[in-house]
Amino acid sequence: MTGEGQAARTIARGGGHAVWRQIVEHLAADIDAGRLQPGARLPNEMALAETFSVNRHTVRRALAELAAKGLVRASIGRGTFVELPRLAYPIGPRTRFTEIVESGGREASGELISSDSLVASAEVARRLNLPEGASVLRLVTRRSADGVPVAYGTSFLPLPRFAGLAERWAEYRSITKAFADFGVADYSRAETRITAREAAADEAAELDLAARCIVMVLESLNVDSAGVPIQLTRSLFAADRVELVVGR
Amino acid sequence: MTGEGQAARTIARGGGHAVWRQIVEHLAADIDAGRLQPGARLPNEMALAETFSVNRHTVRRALAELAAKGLVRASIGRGTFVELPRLAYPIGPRTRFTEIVESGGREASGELISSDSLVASAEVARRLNLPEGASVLRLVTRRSADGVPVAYGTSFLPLPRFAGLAERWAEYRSITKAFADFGVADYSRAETRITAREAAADEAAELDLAARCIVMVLESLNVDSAGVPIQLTRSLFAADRVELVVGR
DNA sequence: AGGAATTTGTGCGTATGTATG
DNA sequence: TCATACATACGCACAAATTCC
Repeated sequence: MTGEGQAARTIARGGGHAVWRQIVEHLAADIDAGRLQPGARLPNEMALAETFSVNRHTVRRALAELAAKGLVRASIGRGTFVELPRLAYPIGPRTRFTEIVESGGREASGELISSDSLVASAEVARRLNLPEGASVLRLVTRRSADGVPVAYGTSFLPLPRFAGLAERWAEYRSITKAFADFGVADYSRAETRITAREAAADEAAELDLAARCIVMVLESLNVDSAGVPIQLTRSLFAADRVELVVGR
Repeated sequence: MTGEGQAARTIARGGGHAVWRQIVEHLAADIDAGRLQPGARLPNEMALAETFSVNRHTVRRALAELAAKGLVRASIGRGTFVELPRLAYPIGPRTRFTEIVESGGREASGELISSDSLVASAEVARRLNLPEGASVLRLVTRRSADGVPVAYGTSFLPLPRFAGLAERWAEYRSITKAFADFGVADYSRAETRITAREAAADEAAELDLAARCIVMVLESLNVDSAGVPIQLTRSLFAADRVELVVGR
């Protein structure tokens, strides 16, 4: 709740409060108060610069911050827009993406962005309980609910065992079904490690997010019914779209 | 887990690949390969600018990206440093802070910052399965490992049942022992909901963090052996100090 | 104790590239 | 084809926090 109309666009300089931060607060207040509606286009950067009597770069720094907070999103040649979304996503020890999403009445979809094989790094080999120098299959995938990207992840799988899995994945659009073709009737998540950080620019793009939004990073290890590691995955979830639920 | 990637050692200009992105890849590869060890100081921005033959702003753009990825951290007047590994913090049905930390060879400590009683909000009452308008005990606590704040949290407990628990907590320095005095020989975590966001100024202060750090927010519900909800807790974990581990 | 040096943070001015409509 | 608007990059200057001497 800042002031009235246009007048209160004054910036206090040299007061220990960075100019760009003050601009962030102004615009965030406008969004919060509904003066800038979800989906609305902000004035362009030059106009904002004039409004606040600052350089365009200073406006850009403020807009980058708002994007990081998930409040706005910039699009080249079009403008900068107020974000709207909000999407909930549960996760558990026996997570099946498709089941979870569809049980929530949403339409689950997944894309295989890329796949290749490579020699496992020391870290990957250790987690998958493979000898140093073993080959692994790498899958880069994106999963969406109702067309909105939810998770963007990279998986590593032991290679002699799962050669050709990428094609099955692409065909079935389900890792569970693809696993079945390789004799994995069931699998479970042995461990998940969770951290959070700002999304890097490329990651944000894959998740169709504003740059520098906060993402939760999940590193999970799937094991087959015999307890043998079969898949190590690092997935990114947009923190302002997803709430993880553990247990129950 | 990042990889095997071999970043180009030279900066290609005008090739559709932004210069600052190439610098990101170069430095990330150095960190991944161990040429830059955890805790090591990077060359200062001017030196990096000369190394890559770019402007200091371009280096800064790359460093901001690396900071977003959690690989480095900048500090005014000191330099930019490779981030240290995080403390693994298991989240499970039987999470016990003291046990977790001490099993990791660290010294666990906890402080009761404040306690009071109040009428439960609708949300709190619902989660604790209490009638509207019920009284609850509120505890604000901070837990540390080796003197470094790890978690800062607020708990709500049903009040007729746990009146006086705050004093026991302060005496025993252990919620587990305090519960025992109220006939709760055992309890478990029924559910944990995890999100992440930027820390507010006061929260950052309590966690001894720089402002604007990212925190993971855990809302967990503890139940006694009969399955009755006894404690609803919202805890903040510094995302760059802690890695939550689910399962196993 | 205190000032100088070091290093990151902020801000301005300018120029050019690229995507959109 | 053209104007618009964001993206990248360079150069300069000063502020703020820390460390060094």
